[in-house]
Amino acid sequence: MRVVFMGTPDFAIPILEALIHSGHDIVGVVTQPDRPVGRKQVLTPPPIKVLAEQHQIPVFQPESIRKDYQPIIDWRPDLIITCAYGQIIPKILLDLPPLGAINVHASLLPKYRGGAPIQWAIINGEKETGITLMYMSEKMDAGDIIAQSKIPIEPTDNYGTLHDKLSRLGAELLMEILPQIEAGTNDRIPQDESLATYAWNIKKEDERIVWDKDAQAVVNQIRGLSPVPGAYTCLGEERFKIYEARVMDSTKTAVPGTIVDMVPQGLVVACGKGQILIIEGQLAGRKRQPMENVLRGNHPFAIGKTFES
RNA sequence: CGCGGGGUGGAGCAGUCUGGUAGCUCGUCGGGCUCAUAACCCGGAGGCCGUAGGUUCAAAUCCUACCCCCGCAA
Repeated sequence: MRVVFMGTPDFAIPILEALIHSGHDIVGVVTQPDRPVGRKQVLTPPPIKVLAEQHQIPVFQPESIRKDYQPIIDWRPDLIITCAYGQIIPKILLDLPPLGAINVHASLLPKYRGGAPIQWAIINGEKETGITLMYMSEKMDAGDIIAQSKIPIEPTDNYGTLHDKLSRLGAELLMEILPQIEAGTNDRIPQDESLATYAWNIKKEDERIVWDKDAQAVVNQIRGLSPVPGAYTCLGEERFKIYEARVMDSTKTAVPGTIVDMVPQGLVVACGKGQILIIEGQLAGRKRQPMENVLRGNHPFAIGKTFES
């Protein structure tokens, strides 16, 4: 079967790898253009481009897929598979392959449509999430569902660990269902629009810790943004990123955001309800490290000081 | 040339402005105390102070260039 794969970041890597090993004919890969990355703005190819080139698969990187898609038509795909591509795909491409255009999405649709489903599932304290294999429609993540696979969100999961688990799960589910799609025997179940929720990309304000929330919610926010981009808070002029924290049993009460105790492992901070113990953090200009280390050297923390929300 | 912080024994940091014996909290090694300990006490090892030049009687400290790390912005 002639397959065109469209994807961009690390998350899509296991899926493309599985496709390559499936023996299907990957006739082309579409990914975002190389972008300047980091402080030094080094022009960097997306991970999917690197993988495709390693396997001598043709790569197409249009600035705008809406306007620039002729190579895909020329590839004459039987099926288009996308995963975290990063651009809206025009209808002409969705209608192009005889077997359709399908997407691997990291949530249990219709919940968490959009670009940051993994982060928001953790931030919102969900107990489980999963992968949805679906046909694409013109509306974002609203197409008919082919198959789903669930996994629990463990208390120890953060964005990084769950990202990796879901990425592998996505590859597994696709491999399991692909034969049905090729044979035309797969399910096709419309989404219940009344249950749809949205997980938009993480914005700066989403990264700022809201200390008024209860302790578990604060921890969830930290987990959902770790290891990237990291939740942050401010102590006066100092910006402080928090990568790991856990709920702390304590009866102490204080204004949310107040440092109520400092122990060898880290800082105990009051929330709207309960306290958290900050285990790993990063002061501006320093490296990310365990709080045990942060507290050993010079630092601006002291019992009674209050982080701003 | 976007703005800013930083590179000091194995880890995290003072010291740099106002040049003059390498300091703190840990770790590590040895000894002591203890029923015992991640606790406490005593002692030791471990540094070309990011790199390369320059100024000076003397540079971690002042000057110049370069490398690397990090926060913000994009």
